[in-house]
Amino acid sequence: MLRMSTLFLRTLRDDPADAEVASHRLLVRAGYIRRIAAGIYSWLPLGYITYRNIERIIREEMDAAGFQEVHFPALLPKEPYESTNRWTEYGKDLFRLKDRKEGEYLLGPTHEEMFTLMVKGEYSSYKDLPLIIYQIQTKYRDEPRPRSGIIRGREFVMKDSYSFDLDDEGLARSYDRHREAYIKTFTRLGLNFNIVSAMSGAMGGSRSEEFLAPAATGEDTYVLCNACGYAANVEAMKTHIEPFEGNAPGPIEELDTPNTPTIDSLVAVMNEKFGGGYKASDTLKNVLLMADGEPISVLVPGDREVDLKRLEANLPGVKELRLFDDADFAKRKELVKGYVGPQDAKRFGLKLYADPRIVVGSHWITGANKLNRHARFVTHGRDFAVDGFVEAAEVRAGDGCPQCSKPVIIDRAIEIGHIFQLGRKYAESLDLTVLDSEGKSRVVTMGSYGIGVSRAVAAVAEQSHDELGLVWPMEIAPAKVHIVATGKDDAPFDSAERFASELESYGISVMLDDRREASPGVKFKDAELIGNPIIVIFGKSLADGKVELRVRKGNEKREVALTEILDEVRSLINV
RNA sequence: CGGGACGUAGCGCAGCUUGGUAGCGCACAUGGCUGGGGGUCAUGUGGUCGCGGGUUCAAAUCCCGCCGUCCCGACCA
Repeated sequence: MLRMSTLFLRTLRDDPADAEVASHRLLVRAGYIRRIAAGIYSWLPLGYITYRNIERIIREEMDAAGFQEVHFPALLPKEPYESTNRWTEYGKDLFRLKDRKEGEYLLGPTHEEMFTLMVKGEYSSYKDLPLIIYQIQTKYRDEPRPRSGIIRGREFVMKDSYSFDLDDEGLARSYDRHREAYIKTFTRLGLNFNIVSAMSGAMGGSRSEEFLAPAATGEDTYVLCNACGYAANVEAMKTHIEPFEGNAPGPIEELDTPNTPTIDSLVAVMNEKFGGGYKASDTLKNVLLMADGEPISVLVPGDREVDLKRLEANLPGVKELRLFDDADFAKRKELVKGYVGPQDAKRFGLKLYADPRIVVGSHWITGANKLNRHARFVTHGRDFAVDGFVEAAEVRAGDGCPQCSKPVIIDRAIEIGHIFQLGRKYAESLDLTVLDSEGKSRVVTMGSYGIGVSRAVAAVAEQSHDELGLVWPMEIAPAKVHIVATGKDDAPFDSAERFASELESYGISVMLDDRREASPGVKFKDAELIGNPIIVIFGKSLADGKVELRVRKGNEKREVALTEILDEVRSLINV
């Protein structure tokens, strides 16, 4: 039983100055966590109970799915990470340290290498596969900017599993098993979530989905179609394409457009010249970028910006992408800033990409590659050809859904899980092979599946709180029932004690506010801030044989006869 | 790494402009009143004013450097 009279807890009346988001503010105020350094937090008793409840649910679901738990050190030698090149690739995000003999070590940011090597050390036959193992482990990443309390920390707990299969079909099955297990897990955690298509990114691999918990304070932006259920990370969103309808225009017509280096000024000049009717979306924006040191040109409609993150995610193999700067323009005099058009890309030796909206047959107003000159009727397929289409333009709310063409919405969310098919990258670099049924050596294919355990505490808090405090789901709360005794007589305290013991005899967890000196107001405020789902008050109505029952979610309250309160509470909890 | 804000008691803040005894609220301790919404009165405890250097008779306050924290952006298996 958690007794408020002795519980190691001090609630705060004021929001901490360094907390912005609700979960951070409330977890600190209610005495669940305390900051130790940027992105590093301690768990106090209430927080640790809550954290362990979440961890327990995740573990139960992983075990139920047939996955096996292992545990690795957080302190790791650098050699395995050199084999996969991540000792260098991870750069400054890696916490590195040396032992007394100057040997180099790291604090594990993720454990692909360890899993792969562990399997390699034990297994060598296809008969041992499939295998799925997981860990729940503290991870360390020296994030450039930790933020939002425990949503993005430098030390955090993650559940991650890895699947090992002989072939793609096996990998697909392991992936689906995780998908199912994750749906069950997050449902039990009481989270609202969407499963969205994601980019597998630098890790390679074929299929990838994120589990996103919608929250205004989330860091991830995703697209959702309420009509057909399509959901995708902004980077992975596919453009809905309308084929070009209309007649082929006349030949390219060059125009004098003095002093019009921007889309806005170009539209104004066109409308002045031709008596109106031109919009920014009739113009073609030619964005020049440096991709790993190579100049490329990307075409987007004039009314849209290039989304660099989206573009980079959709240009496979490109590691560094940035816009042309003045120095780049100075080096390439033929590229006139503000007057670039795709017509001469070949001649300029530029790789030319187009957003999918720039369909073949469409014609545009664009730069003439001469200062103060633009051109119209510049037609894709006739006047220029692209090296490829690439998702480049920013996504906007109201854009067409790629599946059903209805307008999509854009929302923010916290990434709580990510599943993806890794493929053979790690198995190859660490030489994880098994013999197949014909005695031939085959590289194993892997999947990687993560859940942010400590982040899930914040995600639940983020989705489940009100102006008074936290509102925990039943399975997660520090205690299912929060009993408050008020008054100066012994009667309500004695009665509350008996009730608490009774509940415990049914296996119901209880927090009892048995503080004699605290005023009723303080106890009510604390109960609301702490957020246990059921509150029972032993106070002035006890004289009439009644107690007050409150349900924290919605703050509905009613009087219940003392003789009935046990049954009432048990039915609310289903015990 | 770019932009912005900040660092004074466990927490939230004032004091700094114009240099001179370090202050308020919460929390904490003791006592009284109160006892269904963070109540009240009284008396207290608690401070390397982020760190280092400089100016000065004298620095929380002015100057220089560093460190740390938060927010926006870049970044984020």
